[in-house]
Amino acid sequence: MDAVTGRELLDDFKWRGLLAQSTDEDALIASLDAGPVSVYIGFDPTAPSLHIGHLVVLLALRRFQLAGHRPIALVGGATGLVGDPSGRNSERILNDEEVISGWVTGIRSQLEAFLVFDDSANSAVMANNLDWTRSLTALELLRDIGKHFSVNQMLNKDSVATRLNGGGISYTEFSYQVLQAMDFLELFRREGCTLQMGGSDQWGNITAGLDLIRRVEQGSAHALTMNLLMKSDGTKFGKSAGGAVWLDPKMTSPYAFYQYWFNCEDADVIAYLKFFSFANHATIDDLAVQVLEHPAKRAAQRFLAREMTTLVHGAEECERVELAAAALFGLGDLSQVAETTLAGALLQVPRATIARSMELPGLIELLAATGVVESKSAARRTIREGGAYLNNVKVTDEAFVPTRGDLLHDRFLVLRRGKRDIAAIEVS
RNA sequence: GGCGGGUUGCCCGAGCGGCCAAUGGGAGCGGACUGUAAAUCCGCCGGCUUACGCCUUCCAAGGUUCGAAUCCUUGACCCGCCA
Repeated sequence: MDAVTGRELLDDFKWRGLLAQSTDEDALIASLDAGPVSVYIGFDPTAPSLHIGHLVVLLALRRFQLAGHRPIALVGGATGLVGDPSGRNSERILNDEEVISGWVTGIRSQLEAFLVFDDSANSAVMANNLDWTRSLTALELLRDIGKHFSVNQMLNKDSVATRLNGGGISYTEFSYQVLQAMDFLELFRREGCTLQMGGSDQWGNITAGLDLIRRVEQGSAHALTMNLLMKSDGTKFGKSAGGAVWLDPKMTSPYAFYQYWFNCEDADVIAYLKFFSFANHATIDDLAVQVLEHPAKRAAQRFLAREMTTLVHGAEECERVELAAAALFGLGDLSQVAETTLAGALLQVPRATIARSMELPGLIELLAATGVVESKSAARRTIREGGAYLNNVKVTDEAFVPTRGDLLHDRFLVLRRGKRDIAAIEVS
């Protein structure tokens, strides 16, 4: 582990396509080789959970820890209240303080799962920038910090410049870079942190911190940014039909999470593996060959889905989800699937329950009840288009009503919309 | 502060007072072809007890009219020019 040199670490980042920009590379490598570097990345609470878009930089923190460095995960309890203008062309809507502090708690525990906290020299550290901004007065901010910032430079930052040419920017968001620069300075002082990483849109905010450290402490620190992942067709990564793919199992089920990765296109899967996987170069190169030679086997997709699901949800959950997929997609005839297997599989997909005492409703009702379609109109449409299945058998009659005889093991109905959207009805 | 322009469905964007649930593009969804892939072709794309029927939509609230996304008034927000 300690055998990983700064050069090797950066070369790996380059090979993976992660490295976007860094401050002087030789100096950065020299500092990495001089001993464990304390490196930080900030995560603002903009939602109740992190999503897979956050994973790239979060895993970078983990890569640094594996290489012997000391990761600091910072939750933006303060910056989240203000709103980062980077990468946005319109002002954010401010959320209530209580809401944000709830998000901070959730995100904090998510971050902890990816890093190692122990007694070692490179144990991870959690920080919250609210700790050093809460008691800061406006006058202190203006006199002690603000004096070191040139508005001319602030206006030149990409995040601000684009907004000045477009939808405008509030003083609140304009000040964001000051807060983030303060964070870097604060961590430099408290934790000896000399490296900040982030997505490529964070370059301006990070360098603002470098300047501040130089001016106030005459210190030197480094910046490293990572590429934002794009799909091969140029669309944004990480969105599925239901919106973002979340790490919180209550927001994106482990089953859906696995399926997201598993369904990734051939043209993207190797880039994803490089971005997200901890597999070594030889393994990934080998998977690339397999995609070319036996694309239908989806070896790379399966590898990726398995690694990501295990990482985020654990090995046991991953296995359950894989068994579910095998049961639901494997055999044409669902009645051949054993009851316990089927019951376990259906636990993973969206489902609705109806009382045994009730008459079975029509297929339209059932589809809508599980949420695989948004409305009864949509359910009708799906049936009309030939995209509705009951127990893997296509149903084309809009008025179709299942009977008791359709129940698998006397309790389940497996509904499907299109090729891969599966849901379940349980009679109990 | 003054003058002018704007606010349309997930996004961009058209829209003559009736023929507007609203052109077009993108995204999304279904089908065919495949491999739970891509590309391509076809179809769908507000809701409802599927109804050439009804209901809720075109920033908000009022108004004019037999009838308004389209006209008027007020308000909110955005953009531009001038001070």
